[in-house]
Amino acid sequence: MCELRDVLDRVGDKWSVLLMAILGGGPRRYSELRRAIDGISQRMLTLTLRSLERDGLVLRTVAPTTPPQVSYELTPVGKTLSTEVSTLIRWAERHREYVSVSRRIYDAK
Amino acid sequence: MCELRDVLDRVGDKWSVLLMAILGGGPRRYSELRRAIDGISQRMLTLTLRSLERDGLVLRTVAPTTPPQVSYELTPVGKTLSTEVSTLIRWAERHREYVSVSRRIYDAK
DNA sequence: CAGGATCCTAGTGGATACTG
DNA sequence: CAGTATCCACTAGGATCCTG
Repeated sequence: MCELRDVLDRVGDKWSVLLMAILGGGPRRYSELRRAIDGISQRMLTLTLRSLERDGLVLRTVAPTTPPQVSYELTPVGKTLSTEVSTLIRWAERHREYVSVSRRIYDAK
Repeated sequence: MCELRDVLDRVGDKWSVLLMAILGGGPRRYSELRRAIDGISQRMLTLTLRSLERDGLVLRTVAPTTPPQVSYELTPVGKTLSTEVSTLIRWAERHREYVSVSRRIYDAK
């Protein structure tokens, strides 16, 4: 049951899904990710990438140059999770109106 | 973009998914839910149910008896979210071994 | 460039006690 | 039975500064 918690936590955390969505477009470097994601702190970018890497969802590659060039990309398994999540995103799009109306009704009391 | 955050937060919070999974089996009363979910506090059970109700995912019905009987059930839209999430659960089952092996490898350094 | 190290705050959620 | 109210601990995450 706890591997389920892991996955749900991953989907629910603030940056993982967004990060995987961007990496779905192909490999990106650290600084590219930082620029692409408005509002993320260096700390959280690094932490989230490390966590994704640890779970085998993202691959980190260091080019031995100076200065170093580090690029990140989804692993095959990372891609499958990314597509699973995208069905959830479509659900959100289809039902956002319903949810917001429900809330207005609920809050009106 | 923010209705997406709402959905992801919902999936990522500690009790919503578990609660919806149980309600997927049909209407349940407050005390039934409390017993069914090991470890949930009254506070979080109430808060989570209110939040699901507010979003139109769960319907709350009060029978005017003494003592009151309150039952909860998934709305039609709540059911659709529940099935979407179940695909995520299947992903977790299929890849839990991969993830745990990845972690062991990562942690070994 | 790609981070690591610290400090600090806001929000999440548990424990407990009380109520119509 | 089905909650509400309060207090408290823990953690996620932002800001800032430093480094190979």
